[in-house]
Amino acid sequence: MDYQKLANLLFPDVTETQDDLEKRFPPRDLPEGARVTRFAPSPTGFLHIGGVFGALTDIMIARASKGVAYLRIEDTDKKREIDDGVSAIIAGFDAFGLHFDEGVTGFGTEQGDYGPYTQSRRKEIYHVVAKSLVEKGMAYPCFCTAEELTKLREQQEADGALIRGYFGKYARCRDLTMEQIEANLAAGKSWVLRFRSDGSEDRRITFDDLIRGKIEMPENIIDEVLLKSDGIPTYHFAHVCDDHFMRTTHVVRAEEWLSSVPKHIALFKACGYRVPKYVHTAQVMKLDEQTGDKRKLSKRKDPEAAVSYFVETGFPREALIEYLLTLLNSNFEDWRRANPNADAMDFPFNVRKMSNSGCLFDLQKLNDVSKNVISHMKAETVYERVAAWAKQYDPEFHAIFTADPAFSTAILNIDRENPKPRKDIARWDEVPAYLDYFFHEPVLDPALLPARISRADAKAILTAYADSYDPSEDKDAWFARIKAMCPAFGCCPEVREYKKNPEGWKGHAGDVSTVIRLAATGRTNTPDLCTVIRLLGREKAVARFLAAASAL
RNA sequence: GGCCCGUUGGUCAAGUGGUUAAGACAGAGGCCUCUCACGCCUUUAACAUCGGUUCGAAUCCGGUACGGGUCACCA
Repeated sequence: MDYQKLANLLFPDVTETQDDLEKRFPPRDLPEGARVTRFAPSPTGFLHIGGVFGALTDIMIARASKGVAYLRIEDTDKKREIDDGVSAIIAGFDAFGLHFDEGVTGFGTEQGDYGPYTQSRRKEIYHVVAKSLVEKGMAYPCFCTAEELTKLREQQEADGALIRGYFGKYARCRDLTMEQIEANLAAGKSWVLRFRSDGSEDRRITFDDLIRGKIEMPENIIDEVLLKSDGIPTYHFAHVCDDHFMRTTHVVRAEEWLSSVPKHIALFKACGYRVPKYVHTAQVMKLDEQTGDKRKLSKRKDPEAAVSYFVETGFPREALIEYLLTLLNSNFEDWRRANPNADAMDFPFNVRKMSNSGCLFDLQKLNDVSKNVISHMKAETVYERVAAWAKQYDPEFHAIFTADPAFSTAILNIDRENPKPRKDIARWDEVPAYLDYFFHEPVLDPALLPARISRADAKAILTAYADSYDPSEDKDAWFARIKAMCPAFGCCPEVREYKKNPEGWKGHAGDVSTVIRLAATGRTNTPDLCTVIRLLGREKAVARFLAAASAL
C-alpha cells in the first residue's frame, strides 16, 4: 500500500505538515513546574455544578504552579449543540467570578497564542495530523454504514464477544486495497477515518493518574474513529491534537474518561506526542430521595445541578467557590481559619489532596459556608449584592429595599462588623422575609405573647413604654429602662433572679421586652431590639406600640 | 456481561503498619443572654464484609458485597 498516495487522495488540500504546526505552536515559555490546564466543555446545555467543580480545579492547579488555565470549547457534536451554549458557559463562569488566563473569553472572542480555542475552527489542524497518520499507515478510511456497524454490534453481542467494537477481524475496512478505496471514493461513498490500532488484547499498559495513582488496563485494540464523515474529529482525536498543540501539561477531567485513557495513550504515541499527565476527578453526586442511594448529580432531575440555581437563590459566588474548595481539598477549611481574609484563589491547592471517591453535594454545608462568608461582608457589600439580586428576582422587594439605601444598609449593619457577627443570612432570597418588619407594618399575634403575661398587662406595658421611649438611649440605658418598668407589672427585673424564684413574679424583664419586640416587629426573635427600634425611628416605633396596644 | 474506579460516623473528610481513629456540617444537651443569632462547653455517631500477611492492620494482599463509570461517526 502506498500510504503517501492514500494520504494525498484523502486530504488533497492539506499542505501543512506536523512540523509546521510544531513551529506555529511552540512549547510555552513558562517557569519550571508551571502547569497548563484546560477546561473543555461542550456547548450542549446549561453550565452544570460539576463544570464549575472541574473548572475550579483547573484554575487552582494552574494558579498554584504559576501556570496557565485556558477555556476550550468542544463543539464537535453539531447534533447536540444548542444555540446559546457558549454564552451560557461564559455567563456561568462569570457569575462565579471564575476567570481563565487564555482561550475563549466571551461571545466569539478569544485570547492567547495557541488558538483557535474552538474546535469547530480547528479543522485544518486536525487534518494535518490525520494526514500524517495516514502517511505513516496508522489510519485508514472506513466506508461502513451505520447499519453495518449496528449489525456488527449485534453480531458481537450474539457471539458473546468480551470486547466489542471495530477491531481485528471485525474491522472490514482495515485492509482495503487502494483500488477498493479509490472505487468507494469515486462512488461518492462517505467515509470516516479510523485509527489503525496495533494494540493487543493480552498486553497491558500502565499509567499514573495524579489522583488515583498507578492504573493498569488492557491495551487499546479498537480502531477508533478519528474523523467523522463530516471531517470533524471525535473527542478522542481532538483531545490528542489540541492538548498537544495547546501544550497542556495536565488533563483534568471527570472520571468517566478514565476508561478511555488507553485509547488516548495509543493515539498520543502514534502521533509521536508526549502523553500529558492525567487527573481524573471524582464526580459530584447527590442523595436520591426516592431510592436513598448516592447517584450522579443530574442535569434533568436536579435543579440545583445548574449553576443558575445558585444565582437565583442568591448564594454569593464566594460561598459556592469556598464550598467547592472544601470538597476539592479538605484542608481548605484549616487554611481559611488561618487566613480569614485571604483571597480563596491564593489557597495553595494540592492535586494530591483531591478525593478519589464521589462526594455528595451538601446544601446544608453550603448554607453554613455561605453564612460565614456573608457575616464577614460589610453592610454596604451586602446591600449591593441584595439589591442586585432583588432587581432581577424580586422587583417588588427591590423597590422598597433601594428606596432608602442608607436605611437598608443600616439595618443590615445590626451586629455586623464586630468579632462575633450575626449569621442570619445564607442566601439573598432569605432577605425579603428577614427584613420584612422594617418595611411593612407588623401584626401582633396575641398567641405569641409570653404565656405568663396577660393581654391586659401587655397592653399596659406597651402604653407605658410608648410614653416613655427615648431614642437617645444607648443599649444599656434602654434595657435599664425596661428593667425599671418591670415592678409596675409584677415582673422581676433580673431574669436570673426570676429563675430562682418563679413563683414570686408574673414574669421577668425578658417577657417585657418580648411584648415590646412583638409590637415593634411582629416577631419573637429579632436582632438587638434597641437598635431595631431606633432604626425604625421614634414616630414609627411609638405608632406601632400604640397600634398593638389598641389591638389588644 | 467484559474492563476500570471507589467504599472511615447522617454528610465532607484526616489518616499511608503501632493514634484514646482528627476536624468541619448536621443532630442532642448545656452555658452566655432581653429573644434570636453569634460564641463557648459537653455529647451521640465510623474504618462495607470475609480471609491472609504481620508481634501488630483503617493502612499491605486476595475473595465477596455494594455504589459509580465505560464499552457510539456523544462528549
